[in-house]
Amino acid sequence: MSNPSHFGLAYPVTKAARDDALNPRKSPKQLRAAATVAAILEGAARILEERGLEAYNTNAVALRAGVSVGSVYQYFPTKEAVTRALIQRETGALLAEVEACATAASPREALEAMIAACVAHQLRRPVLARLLDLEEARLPLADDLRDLAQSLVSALQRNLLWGGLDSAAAREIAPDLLAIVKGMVDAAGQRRETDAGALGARVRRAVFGYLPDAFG
Amino acid sequence: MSNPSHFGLAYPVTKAARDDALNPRKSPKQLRAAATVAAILEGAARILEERGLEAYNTNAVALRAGVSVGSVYQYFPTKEAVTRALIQRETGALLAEVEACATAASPREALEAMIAACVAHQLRRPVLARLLDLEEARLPLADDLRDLAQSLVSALQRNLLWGGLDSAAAREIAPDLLAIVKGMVDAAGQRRETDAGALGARVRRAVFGYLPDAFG
Amino acid sequence: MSNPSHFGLAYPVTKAARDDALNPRKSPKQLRAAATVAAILEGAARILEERGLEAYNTNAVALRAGVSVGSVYQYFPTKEAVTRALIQRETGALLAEVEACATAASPREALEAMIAACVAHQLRRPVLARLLDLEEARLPLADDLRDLAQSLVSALQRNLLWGGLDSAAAREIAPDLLAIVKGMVDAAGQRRETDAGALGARVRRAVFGYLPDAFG
Amino acid sequence: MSNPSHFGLAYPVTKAARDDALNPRKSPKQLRAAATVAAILEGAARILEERGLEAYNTNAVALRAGVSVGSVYQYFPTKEAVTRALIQRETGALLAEVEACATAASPREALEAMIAACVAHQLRRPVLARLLDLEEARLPLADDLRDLAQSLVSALQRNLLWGGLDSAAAREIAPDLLAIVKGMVDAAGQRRETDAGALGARVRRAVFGYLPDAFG
DNA sequence: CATGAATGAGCGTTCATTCAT
DNA sequence: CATGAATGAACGCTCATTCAT
Repeated sequence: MSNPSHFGLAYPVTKAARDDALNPRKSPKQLRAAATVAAILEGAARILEERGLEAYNTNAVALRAGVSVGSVYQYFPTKEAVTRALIQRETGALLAEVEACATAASPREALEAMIAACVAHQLRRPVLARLLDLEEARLPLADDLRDLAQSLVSALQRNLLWGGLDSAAAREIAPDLLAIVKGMVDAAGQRRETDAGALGARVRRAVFGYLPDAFG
Repeated sequence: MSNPSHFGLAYPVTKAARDDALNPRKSPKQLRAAATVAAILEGAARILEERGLEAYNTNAVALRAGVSVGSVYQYFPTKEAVTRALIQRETGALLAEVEACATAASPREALEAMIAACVAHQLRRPVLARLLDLEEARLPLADDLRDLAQSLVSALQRNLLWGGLDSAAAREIAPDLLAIVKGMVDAAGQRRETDAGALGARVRRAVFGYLPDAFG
Repeated sequence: MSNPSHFGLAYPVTKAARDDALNPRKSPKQLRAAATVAAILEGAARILEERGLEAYNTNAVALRAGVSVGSVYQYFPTKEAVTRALIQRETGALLAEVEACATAASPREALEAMIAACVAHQLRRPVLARLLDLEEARLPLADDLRDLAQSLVSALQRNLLWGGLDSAAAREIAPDLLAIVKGMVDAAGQRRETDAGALGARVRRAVFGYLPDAFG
Repeated sequence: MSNPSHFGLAYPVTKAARDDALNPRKSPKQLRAAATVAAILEGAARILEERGLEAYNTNAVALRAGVSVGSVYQYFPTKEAVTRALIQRETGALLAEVEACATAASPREALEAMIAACVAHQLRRPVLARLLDLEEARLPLADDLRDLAQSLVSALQRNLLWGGLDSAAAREIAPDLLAIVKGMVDAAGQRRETDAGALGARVRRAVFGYLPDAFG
């Protein structure tokens, strides 16, 4: 997998921790740390879902996560870092699904699968997805998030090349596709749509309508 | 024009002020008040553009506007009200332009003009437009903002009916069109695009690609 | 009358105004000024009665009085001055009634009449009387209020002397009597008592119980 | 003692803290929290005594208490809550002393002891006692304060019954006695009296003068 | 490492007072 | 003089962050 960071610590805290990727066998300490990190992120997610951005503060997150504020700052240098890690957890999962679509039988099917993945991702935890999109747009774009967004664009771009578009066209079109999909699914989430099939059909129409007829 | 409220005071302050619509001749007092309100809104806009959401607080806004905090609260009950009034000023202007497009020669030309208006609006003050979109999405949607957004959708919807779509299709498609346009122009603004022609062409492609071939 | 100040301006503003006491024939200007002062004081009284100390601010007072804030500051240098003038208006009226009791047939009857006047005064506008007592206790004791309170004590003291007490005893007892009466009627007002007869009887019992048997 | 709450935390902060009454042995954490609460209340008391109601604000209280504003709000939800807790601390102490008087040899001696306790309490910190009385009268009477005041009245009432008064008379007279005592000692405090013996004698005269001869 | 009490800069808001019209 | 818009010091309160235990 290309981005496993959301399985471990968001930030290297000890030398041992940095070996996570190389040494998947974790000591009890590391396991506990990973569990705490996971609890914090899920606590943050729950606060956002249940009480919104207004109630999203480190004390509330810690309380919801069942840890102390101090522990939050043990694993994350700032509140923003928590938010970024949560975005990474969520978008990372989506990215994995999208990248898995590259194994489809045809470029068109691959693109359809990618759209389905995006729609499904948005409808799984719609409030969380929407608020994280807002936070992502609001945050000073750090490298990690830029990389993540770029990875999604790249996945789309590779698929466009596979479908026959030339490199310049793919580079131009891929970000637009992402913008179209994000715009539509966020708006649908805000309208509390729940029918993934109908939404997916409309997004497919928008995406394939935008692509040159030559695609696929 | 259907929504002239952004030309007057955001909140009725004196009995006389409520006569704005009937009596466009303003007394010196009203002029002064309107000037203060305008200064506050422009101060808010400048803070957002120059220093971002992080620095967007009432004292900074007042300072930038050349008035005192007290004056801000003379015309707006809360900081949020300032933000909402600014969104209304901006979106109201856009709405006026979009509605003016209905006089075009054909449905297709009207829609193209609407897209051009949206693109132009976004590129005029890209940072402000983007941050206000964020705030609009974040704010508890009061009636005024919901109405404004709905007016934009309605303008699109009327155009779709004119273009031959049936009522159910127009109702379904109009919000999607807005989501597509917003998604694309916001993303373009974030990427600091400045070429309105190129962006407009891509948005037109997305919009007309999404519409049924029967349109126009 | 010993303290007519509450009929004119609380503070001398013009030379002409200072002649009020000597020249009761007022010019139209002076009449208007006196009417404004009266309106402000009654506005203050109404705010206190209807909305309490929490809502007692100069803007609210001006609004309730039907004048502008500027006018309030034309006649009173500070908000505190308004409060003091209102206390004077109320306590001055009471003082006049109390002093009028000195003409009773006997010291005992005079004292009973004084008590009745205090009770009636408290029950006339109980909320106002209570809040003004609070403000009087809270305010830095300026000369005017100290004089007013002292006048009440003096009236009591004269009555005690008339009743046969020696000068030292009268000086000691008079303030205590006022404290007893104030304490009882304020507490009764707070309990929303409205029966002047019952309250008067209890206050009489307390006062005459405190006085030496030799009195009267 | 019927109301020991002023010995612990004003507001339950941790589950453990609620066990105070059952488990007087305090953990270091509880000790620290209790010390902070005590420091805040004493800081509030000192500000009131030294600089008056005008300077009584949360930042000043925190500074005087040697803690930060944040700590004030860790233990008290609002400034008013601080005031109420301070009133409880002071009146609670007085209530304890008054209730202890019930063990006197006779009803008359008990009542004399109660009066002595009130006088001593007022003269111990006269400025504080007076300002808290003002605040108590000004505050929207929450349950806690009403209960406290009622407890004082009840203690008096029980003593009146013991002295032979019937239940109706005791119910009527007890609040009056409290009003008389409060009125006299507050006024004495304001006049900066310091002689507890003389003041006590006068209060006793007022109280026993008010009581029916049958008492005791 | 975990805890959670403590910190304090900073924000939204009020309101007594001023002053241009 | 009346008006009421404008002022700005000051307050109550929050919450990201630190640190003693």
